[in-house]
Amino acid sequence: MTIEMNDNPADDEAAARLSALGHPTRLRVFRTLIAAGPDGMPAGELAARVGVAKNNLSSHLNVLRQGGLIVMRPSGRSRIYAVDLDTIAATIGYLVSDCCQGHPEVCEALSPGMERAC
Amino acid sequence: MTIEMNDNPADDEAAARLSALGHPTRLRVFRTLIAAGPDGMPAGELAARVGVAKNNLSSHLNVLRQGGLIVMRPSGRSRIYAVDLDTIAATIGYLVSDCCQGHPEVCEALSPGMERAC
DNA sequence: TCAATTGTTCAATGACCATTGAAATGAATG
DNA sequence: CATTCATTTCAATGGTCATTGAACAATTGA
Repeated sequence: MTIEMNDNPADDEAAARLSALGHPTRLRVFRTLIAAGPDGMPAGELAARVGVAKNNLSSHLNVLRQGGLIVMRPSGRSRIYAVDLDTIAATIGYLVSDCCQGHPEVCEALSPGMERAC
Repeated sequence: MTIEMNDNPADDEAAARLSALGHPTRLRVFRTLIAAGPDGMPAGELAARVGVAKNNLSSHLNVLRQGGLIVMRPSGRSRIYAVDLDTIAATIGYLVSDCCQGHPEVCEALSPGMERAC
């Protein structure tokens, strides 16, 4: 009879990040920033590209930032946002972790998707 | 002056999948199924392991299934759920796609997280 | 200093979501 | 055929989230 853990902090953290990405606007923001690379992009340009109101974008950026998925640095009167690569790597890792202890075929099946991307 | 696309079906689809994973209970369910491998696991055992009411689990399973992240097959009076590997691979791929056209350092930064998992 | 630019915060609204208990389905067993 | 078992569906509840307009900083340049 094993003890039941029905509350795991690591799950909550990873779920919060995935939930942050689980919104059309935020996903577009994130992918736009991924494509922009480490230099990032100011909020205004981001709003124009994604096609969303500035105040609305601002709250979405806060969600992504609180999840640790993006970082911000001020530059003049702009604020430049960029992806945090470590966080997204860790999140993906957590999502599929434990898939290879006993079931290596799972990770093999995942490879094509990754190769297509990178 | 480029045309603004502020509604992309691909984004909506991927966001729906990430949103499905962006809930602590559903994330635990998904990872439990990943660990279970292709054979999957009946709903009852899943409910016991994750520590959630059966009717509640049922609705969460529906969300994951509508996102295409898991599949179900009946077996006797049980219903056995298992992960759909193609979907999760495609979702991860979409998440980080376009990161290497001009910014290969992004994908290089992602690799360690994947290796840790697999 | 005045005004324009760049973003954020706030409050309010409506919409969506998770959870619960009770009832219902559907398959196996006696 | 009635019963048990495994799971789902339903309705109702409270809670959280996205969006909008208006007001508020903070920075730059005339």
